[in-house]
Amino acid sequence: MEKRAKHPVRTTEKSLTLIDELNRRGGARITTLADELSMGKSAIHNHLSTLEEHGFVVKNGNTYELSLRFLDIGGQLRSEMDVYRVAEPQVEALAEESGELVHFVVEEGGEGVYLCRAKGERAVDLDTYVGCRHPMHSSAFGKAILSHLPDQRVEEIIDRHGLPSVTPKTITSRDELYDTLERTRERGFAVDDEERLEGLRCIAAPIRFDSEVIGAISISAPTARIDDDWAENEFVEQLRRTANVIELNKYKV
Amino acid sequence: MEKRAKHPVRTTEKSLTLIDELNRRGGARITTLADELSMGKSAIHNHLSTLEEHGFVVKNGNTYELSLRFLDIGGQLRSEMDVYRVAEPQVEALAEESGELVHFVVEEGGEGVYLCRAKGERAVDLDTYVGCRHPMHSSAFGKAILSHLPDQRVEEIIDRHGLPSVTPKTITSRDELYDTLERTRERGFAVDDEERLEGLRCIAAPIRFDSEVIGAISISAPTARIDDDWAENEFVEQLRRTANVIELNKYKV
DNA sequence: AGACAAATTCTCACATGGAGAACAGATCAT
DNA sequence: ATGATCTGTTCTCCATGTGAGAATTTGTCT
Repeated sequence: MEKRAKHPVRTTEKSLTLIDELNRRGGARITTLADELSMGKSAIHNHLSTLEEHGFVVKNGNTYELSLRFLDIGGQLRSEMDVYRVAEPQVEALAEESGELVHFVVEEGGEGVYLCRAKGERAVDLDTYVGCRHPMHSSAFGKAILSHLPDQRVEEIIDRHGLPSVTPKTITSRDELYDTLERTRERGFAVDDEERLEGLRCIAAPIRFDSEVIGAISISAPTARIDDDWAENEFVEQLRRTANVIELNKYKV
Repeated sequence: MEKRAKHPVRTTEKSLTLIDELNRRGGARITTLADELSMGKSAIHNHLSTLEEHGFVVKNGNTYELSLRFLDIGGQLRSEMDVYRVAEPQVEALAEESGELVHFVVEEGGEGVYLCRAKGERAVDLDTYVGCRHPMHSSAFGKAILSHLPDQRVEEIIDRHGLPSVTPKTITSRDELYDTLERTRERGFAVDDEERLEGLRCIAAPIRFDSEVIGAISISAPTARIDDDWAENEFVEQLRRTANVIELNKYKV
């Protein structure tokens, strides 16, 4: 999975580095990039012109930026996913019903990727965006998914990404994680008690198809609005129902 | 704008060609790609491994696919655009109010890029997705934007993309286009009468900031639900109001 | 198991990427 | 305006890295 390329194409790597850097900075000029990446100006110019000619980069005056071509490709990938098409309207509905912030997430490369996001009436304002990635172990959706993945996959993911802590409550040991996953499996839903952001609690339910997890939906709300005895929360029932609808509709596709 | 790179980086071009091809096919195996693009298998393997190592490609068994990394980058670009953040809630509201399909679009590289999409109660089911691109001359949003772009920009765009026809009613001559843009400017809104899809009509209003167009919002509905005397349509007023709210809120950012 | 198909690795000749310098174009201060 | 200065673009040539093709490994089907 995380194998290193035996014969990496260095030129391509340079282009990708430039893309990364433009992404990080939200656009930059040639001189800046040359200084930062210690490459020659001409090299950078050649790469950026090539990327521009192919529509991956746009030039505004003297600064180069990544183009919306990325959104095109990404949006196309998403719209071609059956799960997404089935989940999208249900996420909207759940946001309306619960009034909170609802996400639909899938796993890729050991991280969670947000595919939909819908805000209810009193939803909190998180800085998530469609497409953004988040570690699995420090989120409710991540634990919902992990709890139904074979142990070997879970190991791979931990090996690859570690268990970085984001808040004081983040799970940082394998044993603790496996315990939590065990409890998650029993309960059928996962929780995040300020493990990714202080003041925020989340509840998530896995979405399964042919006995494989294909994603998870989650509700996020301020700690004050999610009671201490999680299981009795109305959100749990709403999530369960929504997850179920998605699973059933998925079979019809 | 559409300058050709004087010193294209051929290796990067090969990688980009592979990305295009994977995008077109929605994933492919090495042998297929080698046959299709007449490149050696080892070359393809090297490129794909490199792209995989950097997270732009994922391997499922023997088939390689583009990764959701593209959605990540694209989503980030979008979420960092002030217009988007301001327009998004208004698009939702307009969809609810009108009951139809509402889009928010910006121009990039001479094409329209859909940034938001919201469906009202009885919205038609178009195959647009967030990030998808559409020619400017054969859509209401495109004409709304073109009508406020300097003539020279319009010329550039026509030179670059031509005026391909999509339906029998698509505008295909420069004169006709300029006439329509003139009328669009006078009226303050643009229309599309089955010019991009038979049976579909759209109305669009430009969104301006500091006397520059920065995008457009549009309502799409079946021909039957948009009356022949466009200006008296309730959608026109709704669009005007929404466009205005977006423009005003944009100043606060 | 055996046979077949596909991906992966290896090696080396030669295409090509990029450093550095020269040039052109923009921006700014005087 | 005029020149100074900064930044982007073009040019040239040699060290580098790419990729064809064969060899090997891995995986799949009968």
